[in-house]
Amino acid sequence: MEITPRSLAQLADYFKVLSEVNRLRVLCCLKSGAKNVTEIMVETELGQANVSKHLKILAQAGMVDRKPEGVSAYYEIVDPLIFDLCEMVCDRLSLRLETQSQQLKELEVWK
Amino acid sequence: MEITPRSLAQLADYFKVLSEVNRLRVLCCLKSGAKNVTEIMVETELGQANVSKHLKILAQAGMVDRKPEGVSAYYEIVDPLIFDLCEMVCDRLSLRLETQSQQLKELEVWK
DNA sequence: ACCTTATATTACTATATAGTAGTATAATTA
DNA sequence: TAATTATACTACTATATAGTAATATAAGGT
Repeated sequence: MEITPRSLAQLADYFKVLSEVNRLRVLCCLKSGAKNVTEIMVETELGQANVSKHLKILAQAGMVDRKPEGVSAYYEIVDPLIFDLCEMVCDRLSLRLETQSQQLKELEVWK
Repeated sequence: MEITPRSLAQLADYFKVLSEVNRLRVLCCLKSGAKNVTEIMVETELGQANVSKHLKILAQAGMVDRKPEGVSAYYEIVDPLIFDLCEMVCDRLSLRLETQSQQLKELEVWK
């Protein structure tokens, strides 16, 4: 099947959502279960407006779900696939560092 | 293991590289094998400086490898994992659209 | 009704980056 | 060596977005 420009843009958008450290931190902090905005603020040490903004972006991307409860709003991960993705990438990154380290170790130039 | 701010930043950087449509197009165009800058320019219809810049970013991220050959430079995918990542995300995105479509179809409000 | 608490929104600033024109470098050929 | 071709680099503009202060909204409690 041909790759349409549109689907490529959606893919890029998805990755863009994951390309911000504080957004990843918010996701991480939801890994252990649903949390409200205040709890996320405390755990991430981010400002309220900032957390709210990141949550909106995550919700629009379909990564988290919003559940209002009384005066507060609880957010939770929709699909733990996200963490698999992160794990895959981290594995590769660490593998690459390991290889580099090995290559450095084997450099005989200085011996 | 604790997630360090540093490794989170590396993860974010990796996703950021994949968050640009034209960079994804360059990667796609290398899926079938190594290509030089001119070939990539033709296939992606991007300007030379632009292609060169994206290739540099991809190379720095360790996603592609640069092989100079005579007067031209061939680039190739280092690790096809990238395409697995893209496929996983695309699968989820299409699954979500399907679900939404189904929900719309089942809306009895108008019947 | 009023006050407090929790969250969302708006408007703004500062920064990052995609694209491009122009220039530089480096290999190849005449 | 001069001309050509392929690629990289630099400087610039335009746009996007992260963070924040201030404000708005909305639910509960007094």
